[in-house]
Amino acid sequence: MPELPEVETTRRGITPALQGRHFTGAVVRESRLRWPVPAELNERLAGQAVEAVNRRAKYLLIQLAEGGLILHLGMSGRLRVLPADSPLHKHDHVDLCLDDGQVLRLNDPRRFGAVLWQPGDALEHPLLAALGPEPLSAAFDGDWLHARARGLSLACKNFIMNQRVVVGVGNIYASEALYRAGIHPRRPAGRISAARYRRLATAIREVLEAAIARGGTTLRDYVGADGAPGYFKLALDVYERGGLPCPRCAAPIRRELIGQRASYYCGSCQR
DNA sequence: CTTTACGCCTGACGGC
DNA sequence: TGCCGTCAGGCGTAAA
Repeated sequence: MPELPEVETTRRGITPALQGRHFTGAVVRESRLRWPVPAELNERLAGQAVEAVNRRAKYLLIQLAEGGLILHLGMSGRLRVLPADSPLHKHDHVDLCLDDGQVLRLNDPRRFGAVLWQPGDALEHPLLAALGPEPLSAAFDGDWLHARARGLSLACKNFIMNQRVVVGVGNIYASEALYRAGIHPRRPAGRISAARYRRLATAIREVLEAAIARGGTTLRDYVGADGAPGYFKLALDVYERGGLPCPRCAAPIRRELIGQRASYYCGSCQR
């Protein structure tokens, strides 16, 4: 998916189109996403006012007068604001229809995304209840990581990708943050000092903020609400740069599978 | 409890 | 040209 910066960019992109509007309903062309799209979605949405558009972790939360929508983009989801009569493309699974003739259209080839209905407070939904702190909030810092990692032997890259530890960090930004912090992605999470975790927390925050500032990272699928790609790919130090020189020391960037996921790092800068 | 592997899907790409 | 294997930004679940 889109990791945190891409979801945040999407949130910012769709918010102006939603603010002050009502939904008139929904059109579900394919309900088999990660979980079935609720059959009653159209009835739930009809006539409801949009109260807020928030993000928690990689979930978009559209709060309505009564209840709300929880959206997830999975690996390949795109959410765009379009005129309702825009031509349909393959994998345009769901339209959320607004009262000004526009729709919020979800396109998701791999169908790992989700459209869920939550009657009450979205944050109480089982998928969201146990999530870790937001990396851009004050609740997240190196001391939290250090405390949470105590006794763990798993690779620190997998540790920071665990959404119960810290949310929003996916495969791209895990590699990038560890590179910035000079930490080897395979290093056991429980064998990193508090000082190094503080550096890592700072690196996570910086890399996410820098990516948001450039509209996210487009490798293949991702586009923002206006259809534009994200430009942080140009600023990636290691991700998908196997064999290319490390920006700091010029040693070739290595690519390895860690926990079944492609990982990139500099063997001499990261310990 | 922690850790690992596996599906869920489609599409793009490289090798033959 | 086609076929086949591999890989892709996530994450819940089962099993060890």
